[in-house]
Amino acid sequence: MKETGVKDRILDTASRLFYEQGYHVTGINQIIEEADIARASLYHHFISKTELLLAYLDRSHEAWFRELEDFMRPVEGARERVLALFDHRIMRQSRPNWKGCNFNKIAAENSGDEQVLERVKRHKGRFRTYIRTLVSEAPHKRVLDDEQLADMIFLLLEGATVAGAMFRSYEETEKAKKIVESFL
Amino acid sequence: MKETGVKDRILDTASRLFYEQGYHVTGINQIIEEADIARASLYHHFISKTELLLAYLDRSHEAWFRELEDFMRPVEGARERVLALFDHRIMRQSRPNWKGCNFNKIAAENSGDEQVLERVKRHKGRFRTYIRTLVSEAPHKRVLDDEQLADMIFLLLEGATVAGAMFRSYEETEKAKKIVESFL
DNA sequence: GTCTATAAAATGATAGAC
DNA sequence: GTCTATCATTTTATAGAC
Repeated sequence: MKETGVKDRILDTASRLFYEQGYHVTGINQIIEEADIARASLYHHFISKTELLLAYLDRSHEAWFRELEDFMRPVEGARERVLALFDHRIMRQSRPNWKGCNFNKIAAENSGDEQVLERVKRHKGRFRTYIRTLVSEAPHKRVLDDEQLADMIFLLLEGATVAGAMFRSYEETEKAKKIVESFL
Repeated sequence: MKETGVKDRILDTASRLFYEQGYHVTGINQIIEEADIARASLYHHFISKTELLLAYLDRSHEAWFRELEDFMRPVEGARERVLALFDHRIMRQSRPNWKGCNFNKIAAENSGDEQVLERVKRHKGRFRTYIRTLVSEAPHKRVLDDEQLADMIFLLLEGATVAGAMFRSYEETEKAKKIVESFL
């Protein structure tokens, strides 16, 4: 039962607990217990709990975009690709253990750590750029210009994610998708 | 220097710290120290830290809608009233110590407490109803129906609030306002 | 590199005097 | 109703053996 290495097991366990319970309520004790490793092993691989959090964010960032790109790869047509952004979110939100956006949750809990905030901003910034690229390729009724449409999609997705986590449904994301469809 | 009562001072201090720092990082010790009251006085007025959190949420809920209604009272014209929703947010976000939505922050930090989640849902639900009422009175280009327009405004405001807290600006809310203006 | 043992501080909460 | 003193836990982190 010790297939994975110690460092991976620490990060896997910490990631799960940070996401499901929150960062501050998750103690080092719970992490070492559930990862089944010694206390000093954790501090050998990560110099502090904060460093573990940063590792979690970095890894989530990469996994998130890898998943998005895998989802988008087979989707053809500029219009369909824009709408697929919503389908991607609905797919994520359909998972039984979905609890909201990893980054928004950590950002809401963060009290002043600039390194943490930096990671969150980088993640959201990159996604916003991604949306802009898709929108620039898609034809649409010119009620809004390209930049406005991209901003609108970004804000609708953020709003639907927050509301979805609160009301435990992906209904908001479906509504957001229908709204955007009226513009394409 | 003891103008206000003990109970008020506890709630004032706890509210400020919960909002500025977060709920879980704020300890009982810090609250009693900054409120300048005895430890047992806190537990006389509030049976637990959770109860103090619920009192904070209830009071924020009422203060929030009181402020909104004060802001909206002088605004005339159905179209202007819809747009004033954005001005209200921009006004709030312009405050130097604005750190995001009280309720979203607590919701993101909350791990399973149903009483807490209930308060957040009630707050957001009531605001959504408020938007629907305004939209139903406002004429608009019928690109979207009334309900869709109200949903869109709600989601844009939620998204702009989350993004605004992250990027420390009200730029997102101004963009959201311009987008909605295209429909009125 | 992994372990056990432990430190030092902070956590939420209670008892009992005044 | 407010106070001081104290409780049992839990927190993050380190020392030193193997």
